Amino acid sequence: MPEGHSVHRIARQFALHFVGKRAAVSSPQGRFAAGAERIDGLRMLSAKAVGKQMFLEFEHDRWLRVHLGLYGAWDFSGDFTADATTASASGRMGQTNQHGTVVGEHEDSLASIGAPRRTRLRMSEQEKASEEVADFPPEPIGAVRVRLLTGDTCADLRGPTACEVLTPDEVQVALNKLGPDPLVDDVGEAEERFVATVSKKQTAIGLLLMDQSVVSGIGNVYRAEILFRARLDPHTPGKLIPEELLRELWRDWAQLLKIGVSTGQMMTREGLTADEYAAALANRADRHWVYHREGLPCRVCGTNIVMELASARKLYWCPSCQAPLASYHQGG
DNA sequence: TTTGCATGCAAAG
DNA sequence: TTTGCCTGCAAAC
Repeated sequence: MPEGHSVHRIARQFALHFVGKRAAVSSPQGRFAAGAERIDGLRMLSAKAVGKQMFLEFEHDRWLRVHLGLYGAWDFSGDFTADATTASASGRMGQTNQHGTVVGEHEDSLASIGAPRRTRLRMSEQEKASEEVADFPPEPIGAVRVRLLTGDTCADLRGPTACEVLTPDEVQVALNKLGPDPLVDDVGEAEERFVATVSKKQTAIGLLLMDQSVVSGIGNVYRAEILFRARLDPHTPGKLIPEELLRELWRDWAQLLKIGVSTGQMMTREGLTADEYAAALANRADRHWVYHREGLPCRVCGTNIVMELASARKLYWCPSCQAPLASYHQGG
């Protein structure tokens, strides 16, 4: 479900509420009972996100690796500040400049405002906060694979595709499989790695962007949007893409990820008026250039957006704006 | 009220 | 290559 930005935000919640504390760890659902026992009562030392995976470090060289997959989610509950942490819910997102254009607000929407209140916060691709009157800790909702509980905060994980306790060596193996993440790796090195990898491959860029060993954190939405923003045909083989365009592609991803982490939303459009920006926040359909817009006119040229299946995932693009390679060689 | 699909991966076959 | 995950949402009934 979540692409990279969500996982970074979740890791930040752990950094805020769990790191440095001991957590009682259990598996209300039962499927992770053995793993939970191995980290139960240990102090959490760090929380980090790499791409779509999260790694929680505990004492005694034990790590919890979590991947949310298609519909996994974390529910945090406890005495949070009721800032809702989502920019849309707090109504603080987007500022209008003197030209009436939203310049975007990238301030930390996880920042605390107001007095702490008992709150429940669901973190998946979307985030939803709700005031909660229930007792603490709350009754588990649904099939809770793992629960981490401190004196005042509870985190419940449901529906993950991966949840396992690892040794440091095993963590390293997992990390080695992952391509660069703009928020984790040295900025320059990460770009070089990305460019070097893509430049060697005959594979279509539309597939390479979804390959977590090439670049980590991009999912189906960001894939489509990044390609449109670069006006790049998704079928272009990696090795045929001019280096400078690859660098622009990487920097655009880094920028979109940063926006996603600070706002909690995959907002991929720019240059919107205040009204357009408000509409985009209200309707997910208005946040994107091409994603989920099959058959609708391209926002730039009016050509109908096309959807095709690529490795069983839906790929959306504008066949006119994202013309084949030859046409931009000719300057078109 | 029911059905089908979804931002994704890993395990099974 | 197909299935499981087993949730949330929106469209269809």
